[in-house]
Amino acid sequence: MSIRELAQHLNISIGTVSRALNGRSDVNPETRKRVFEAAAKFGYVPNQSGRSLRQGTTNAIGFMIEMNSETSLHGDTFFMSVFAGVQSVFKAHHLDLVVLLCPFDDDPYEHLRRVVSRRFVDGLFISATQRHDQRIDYLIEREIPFMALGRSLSGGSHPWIDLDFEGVATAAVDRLVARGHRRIGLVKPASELNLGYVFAEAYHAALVRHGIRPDPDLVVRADQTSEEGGYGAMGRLLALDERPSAVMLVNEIMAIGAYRRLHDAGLQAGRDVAVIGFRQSPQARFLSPTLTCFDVSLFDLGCRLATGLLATMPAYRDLYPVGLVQDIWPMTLVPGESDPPLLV
Amino acid sequence: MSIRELAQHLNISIGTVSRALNGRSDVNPETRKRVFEAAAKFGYVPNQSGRSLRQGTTNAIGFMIEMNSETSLHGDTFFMSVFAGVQSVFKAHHLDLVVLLCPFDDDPYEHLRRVVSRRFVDGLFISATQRHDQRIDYLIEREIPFMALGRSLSGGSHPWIDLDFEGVATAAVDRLVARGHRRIGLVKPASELNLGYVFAEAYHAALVRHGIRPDPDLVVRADQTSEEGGYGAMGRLLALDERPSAVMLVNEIMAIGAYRRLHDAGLQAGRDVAVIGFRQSPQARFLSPTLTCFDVSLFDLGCRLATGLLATMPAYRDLYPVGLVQDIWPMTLVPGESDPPLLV
DNA sequence: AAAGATGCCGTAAACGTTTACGATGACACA
DNA sequence: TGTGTCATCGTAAACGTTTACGGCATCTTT
Repeated sequence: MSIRELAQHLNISIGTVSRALNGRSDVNPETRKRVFEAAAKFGYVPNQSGRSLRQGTTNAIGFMIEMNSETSLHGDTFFMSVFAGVQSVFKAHHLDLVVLLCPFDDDPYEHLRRVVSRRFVDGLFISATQRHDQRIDYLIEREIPFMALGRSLSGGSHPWIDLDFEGVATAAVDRLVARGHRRIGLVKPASELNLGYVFAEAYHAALVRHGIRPDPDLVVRADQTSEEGGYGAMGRLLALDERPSAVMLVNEIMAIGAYRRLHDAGLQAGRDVAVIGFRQSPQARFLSPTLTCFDVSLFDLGCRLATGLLATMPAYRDLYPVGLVQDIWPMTLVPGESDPPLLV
Repeated sequence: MSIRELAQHLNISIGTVSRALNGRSDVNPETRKRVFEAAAKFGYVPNQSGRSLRQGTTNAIGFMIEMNSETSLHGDTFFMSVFAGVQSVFKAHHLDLVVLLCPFDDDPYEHLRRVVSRRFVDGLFISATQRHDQRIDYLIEREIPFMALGRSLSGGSHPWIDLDFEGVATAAVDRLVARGHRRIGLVKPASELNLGYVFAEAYHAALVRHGIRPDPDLVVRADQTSEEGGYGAMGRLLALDERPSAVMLVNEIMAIGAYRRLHDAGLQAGRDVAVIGFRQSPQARFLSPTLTCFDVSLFDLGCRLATGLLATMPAYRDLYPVGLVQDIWPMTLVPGESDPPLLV
């Protein structure tokens, strides 16, 4: 059922049908009514390809996420909540959110170029930003509206929202120091994710502020951002001559492996070694003893991501006068049993 | 950069450029080479809207998942693994998998109709099939290639793959009976999901086979398929005059709530009441005592879903001569500590 | 009543492709 | 030379929309 057939049934021109359906003002209310009724009757919905071709817009926004080993193996509980928030904003504008999975053996940059060049979407969210991220330079050059989940050194004035890793790292160090710890280990994530750097720098600064000399040996990098990675990293920390009394983990999945590594060494998290995880997650929620970590309101984050993106798109800019969004998203401490005061 | 500009740079017609890029035979190898080089140089990629409009195909396959309260609240670890499998098959055919999230306050049927009518995708996966599912009838009527994850009474000869709920229910009852249990409760999921019925019927049949008279009071339906739902359902089972010695849960998330409900009643899973969950999941993986449940190879399932769908699409049918896929997907028991033999 | 404004609608071009069809030239063969 | 075949390429239509433009009534104003 095309617009042509619909127009023939109504004995009017296709131009009028199109104007009626698109809410143009120069159409008789009576005929508009007839058009809508006929469209409903025949189940007519405009062909998106034709419409896109004509007006150069697809009414779809992509959210690109990478299926790295972490995501594909453990599944991902993070994005679903964010998507819900994004959609709650898009709903009002008849924008569709489509999730674009970058296969784990594909180059994210190449994948992005393909999607953009094919003009599949009007705008994009990208996540897992690297410290230097080709994708951002590319999107800016091509003038594609986008919003980055995560900071980066690349690009300049593009919109982004990043979780408050700095605040989290600082709060974690402060809390551990207040509880008597002075040898505090840090496990960084495996990849070149920007968050690893932000986290490490804040950790370093907090230690210095407390008059503690940072020990490079206490900062280890996980082989992979996974349970196994946490297991291995904790193992290396335990092997130090002078092992830490507390360990901070930049990924909560790794906490599971860390717990297990401690257990295998005859130690126990929260008794022999204090542990602080990062983001509260369903998977780490049932660890025993409960993990001290940080909570983030993912639905609200999704809403803010959406409005921040729309604010950069000419067609929606006036509806969202929020300016350039470059937010640090706050997280709140969820105290657990895994980091009690140090017994002397 | 359109095909027209590219053709002008090369001083040849746009028809020849198109034929060259699409691998037609009637084009000089020399000019084909020139075309490819120029395309690479200028970064030309065909506009998808124009191509779709002309040949009525989008090279995109949709996977529709619903953001019900379960998915959006707890995140979803299930689909990511399936997607990875699907993509591994699609990759060879330059098909893009796009995930279509149905907002939780939208009617899935209406959402599906919109996506299909807009011709956004060439084919579809649908999941969370209902016992009677309007969507299936609609897709068959519109002759849209699709594959259902989950059985349904609707439709007839469409392709589907369903997890082996019947086998799981049977195995669970057999195992519990072998361990001395005779009063076995069942917690069904909240919604009208078809799996709930399949599960319950197999449970019923297995009891009868063992000479146990099924007690309707022992089958309860959760208010919601969630931790809270499991909490409430377990509560109702415990309130029975003669409470069950074992409980089967059709959803592993509910196991978490069930554990907690037992704990609140001064009981313990695996000691006072045996518990068997359904699908192994990262979220329920760290319950203590460990939950007896069933494992499923989700990546392989994704591969099979993809080939099953392609087999119904004319353009790919000859590549995948697998006939009509209607599979029961096997699951394997993962023994845990939650269902020890009954002490008499 | 003439002139201008307004409401409503039809016409046709344009978006970027693919592809059926025909044209051209080269070549082989009788 | 005339005829047929083949390789290669150009032409133009078609896909389904949206929208600028112009035209025709009808209404308002002087």
